[in-house]
Amino acid sequence: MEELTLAEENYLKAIYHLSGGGSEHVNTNSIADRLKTKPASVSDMIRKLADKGTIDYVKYQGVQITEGGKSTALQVIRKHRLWEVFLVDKLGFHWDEVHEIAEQLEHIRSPLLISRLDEFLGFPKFDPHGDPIPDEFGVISSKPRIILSTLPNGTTCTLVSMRDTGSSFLNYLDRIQLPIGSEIRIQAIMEFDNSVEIMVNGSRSITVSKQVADNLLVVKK
Amino acid sequence: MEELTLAEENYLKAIYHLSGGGSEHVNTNSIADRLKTKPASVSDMIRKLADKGTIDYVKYQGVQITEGGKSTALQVIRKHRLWEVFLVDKLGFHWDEVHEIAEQLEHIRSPLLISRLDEFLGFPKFDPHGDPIPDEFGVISSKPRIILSTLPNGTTCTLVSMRDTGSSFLNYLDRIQLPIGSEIRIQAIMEFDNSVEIMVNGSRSITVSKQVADNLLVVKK
DNA sequence: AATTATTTTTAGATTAATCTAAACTCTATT
DNA sequence: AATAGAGTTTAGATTAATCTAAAAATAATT
Repeated sequence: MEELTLAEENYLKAIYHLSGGGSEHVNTNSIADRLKTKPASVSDMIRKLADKGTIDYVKYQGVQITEGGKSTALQVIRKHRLWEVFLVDKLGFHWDEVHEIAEQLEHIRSPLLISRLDEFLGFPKFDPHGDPIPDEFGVISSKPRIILSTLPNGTTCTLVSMRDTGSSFLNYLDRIQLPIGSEIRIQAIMEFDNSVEIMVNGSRSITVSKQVADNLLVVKK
Repeated sequence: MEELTLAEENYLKAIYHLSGGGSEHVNTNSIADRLKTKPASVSDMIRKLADKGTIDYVKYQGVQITEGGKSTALQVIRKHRLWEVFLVDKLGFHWDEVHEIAEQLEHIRSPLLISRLDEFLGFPKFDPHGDPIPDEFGVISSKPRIILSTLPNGTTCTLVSMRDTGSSFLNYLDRIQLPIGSEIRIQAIMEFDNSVEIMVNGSRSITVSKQVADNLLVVKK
């Protein structure tokens, strides 16, 4: 696998995400949309990536990422997410202000740097948005953590962590008796304010605001 | 000051260093040597940098960095040195393996990131090589720390820190009674093994090996 | 001072990444 | 099945950064 340019890495990452982890075919326009470039530019780049063996490409048929391409994409994603953890846990950024900076940091080339960073951060398994961090071989072991407010009515899940870990929010969770590990079933989503009615551990029904649901990270059952 | 490209930042940094902090004129060939490019490429880039007002340029006369250019160069140098401190102090790299990585990290754009990093590192004044870190305005307040073995015979200086802070080296310094703050005058440099004979606090003469002198950081009197 | 040698610049190409405009292919609809 | 519309690719340019080879200017040496 030859060295890829920064732009090539970004294309591969986009294709990986758009294809749902590499399984589906991706069309030219969707790549252009995501990368805010024009379809003509995508066609050019697609040919280059196909020449390097990172994607399979048949004209007018869309592209599919190869095993090699997937591996490269996952390494970039791994770096992105580790840097996000660094920015939030060590430098005190909020989780919604780190994406742009991580987009730059993800292209730094040094395998040793990344393994040391991983160790320094305590080998985290999720980034601050709840997305899983691939290991050095590109393996994603854990189920993704999802924000409660993004799930549809009827879903059953388990509370695994919070995005805002400020004491006022933790106090609130304590008060409503919603600790980590609680089983949550979404019973209703109110239309007028998006507050959520949940069944906790199958025994007690409570309602939390949209703002609270935005801060709860859960794993689907 | 418009946004500069990565290559432009590297040229400015090279010109800053070659000119001894911006004071002297710099010629085309020396820039080419330093950046491992050809003089023709340097001529092209010089015109671009002059157009942007970061350097003053008269054909065949060499270039001189402007105040604006100097400010940009110092910001890049600040980032480079802060990242070096991070790599050594936080990730456990040795001071002689961080340059290449810092060359990449110095181009990350985010003023907030740098001020947070500075704070996280405890507002360090020197990088792991002993070079001073400019502040956010580009001001270098402190005299540079220099490796003892690079100074000529006859120099008087003060010991301010070490590069290798392993316990075996600190034990050695303890044993020969050479604490931080000692005044050192170089009395002789042995030709056959580069060991150094020094006068400590004007009262006691001892000899240290080249290996030891390589690890002592001093400030000139 | 004239000529040689060195340094620097220009001219003309190349690679990477992008664009607009035009041509082409596929799909969906009549 | 023909065709209109959407999606995709090619053709031809542009910008940034680099190169080689040749020309021009400065510096050094006889």
